[in-house]
Amino acid sequence: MCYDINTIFLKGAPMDSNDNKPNHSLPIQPYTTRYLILEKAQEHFMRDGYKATSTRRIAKEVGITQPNLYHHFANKEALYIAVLEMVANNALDDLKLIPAETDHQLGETLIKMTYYLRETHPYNFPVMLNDMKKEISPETSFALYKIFQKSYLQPFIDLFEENSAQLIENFDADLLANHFFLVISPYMNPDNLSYSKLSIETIIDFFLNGIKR
Amino acid sequence: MCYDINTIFLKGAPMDSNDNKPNHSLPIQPYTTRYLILEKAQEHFMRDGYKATSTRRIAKEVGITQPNLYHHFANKEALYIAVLEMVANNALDDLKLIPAETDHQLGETLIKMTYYLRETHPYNFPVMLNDMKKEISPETSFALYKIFQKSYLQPFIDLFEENSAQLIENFDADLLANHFFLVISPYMNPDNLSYSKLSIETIIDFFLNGIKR
DNA sequence: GTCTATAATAGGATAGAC
DNA sequence: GTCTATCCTATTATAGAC
Repeated sequence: MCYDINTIFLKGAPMDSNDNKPNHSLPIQPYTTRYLILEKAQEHFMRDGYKATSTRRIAKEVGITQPNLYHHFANKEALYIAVLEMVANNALDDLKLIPAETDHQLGETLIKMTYYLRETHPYNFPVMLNDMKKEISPETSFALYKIFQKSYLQPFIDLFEENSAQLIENFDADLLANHFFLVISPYMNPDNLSYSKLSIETIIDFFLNGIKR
Repeated sequence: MCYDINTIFLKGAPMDSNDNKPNHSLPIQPYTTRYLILEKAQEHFMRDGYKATSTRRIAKEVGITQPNLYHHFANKEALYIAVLEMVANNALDDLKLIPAETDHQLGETLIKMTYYLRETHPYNFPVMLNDMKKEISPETSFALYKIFQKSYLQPFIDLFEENSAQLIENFDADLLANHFFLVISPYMNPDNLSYSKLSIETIIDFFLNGIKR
């Protein structure tokens, strides 16, 4: 099972094994046009969603013409996929380090991981999840969701499994991590109506202990 | 404070006080073209969101021409507002009756209200919340959110207040209802990746009691 | 109230020169 | 690798006849 869809969708150089993130499929040289496009596309896609983001706008803000963008990426969808792989890989790299910082303490770790996401990935996750399913071609939709799952959910799955002794019996760590992510998603993005209505500490407390006294 | 924005945005007849829903601002005669447009628009807007829905498609499926739609509604945004008011009013009418059916028992009532929403309002709420904020003009965005809040959140706010004795101390019923709605939102819509991954009973149980044993 | 015709715009994508 | 020019399509919206 291989989720590296670069070879299908992305123009430009393939794997560079001399990269400092050898397991990742997207070695991006900083300050290249390709890199600048990816950065700007990330900003727009992750804030406004797939449909509301235009290639013209990205190109303009990067300082290139819109057709030039098509030299670096086959089409809009390929650019979206590249962005998602990039942010997912960044999330995975950082999230998996956090449990060790807190001795794998469940509550503390969840709070730290959630803060990390809100500070460094303040994306529109509810819309992003919708895009992956509804705006991307079905053939790549599944692969994209797998990438997302591996990067954003796996660290939480691992944490729940490590702390299974404290949790309800017969739980499924996958379902629990998925649920947790859905619960925090609307609170990650500054544009969302719910942002900062509850503190991260409160959200985690509700998640772990419920709202009953 | 008045959130009835029909008079500003909607063409056609104003209030008809001989309606069986006298408090509502939108008396809709069934089987009129206006009604058929609203029904079809609801289906598309609430499943695909504002941007992904086209007036052409709605008109075609209703069996009229696209310009004809502009006889009944001033523009796409006015149609969206009318749809949202309609579904919100329906939700309010039905949701507020449910607590009495279960003697205002907290857990039972939450389960029934959530089942009601998933069965009769299987909408794409995460996208709908995003649309209200990002795709609608700022002037009406706030009013729309107020309508949404009054219809979808108030029944939950009332329920939490009635059951405050069972709940954590110093809680804010508004915040709690808002949080509850965000938690169930991704599970209401059949297209969402999370749909039916957890049963409604489990979601409510997690919400009330947490996931710790 | 519904239609035809059409404007006006914006968006994704390609061809080909340099 | 970047540009200009351009195509094609989809979309919202308007004008005006019936």
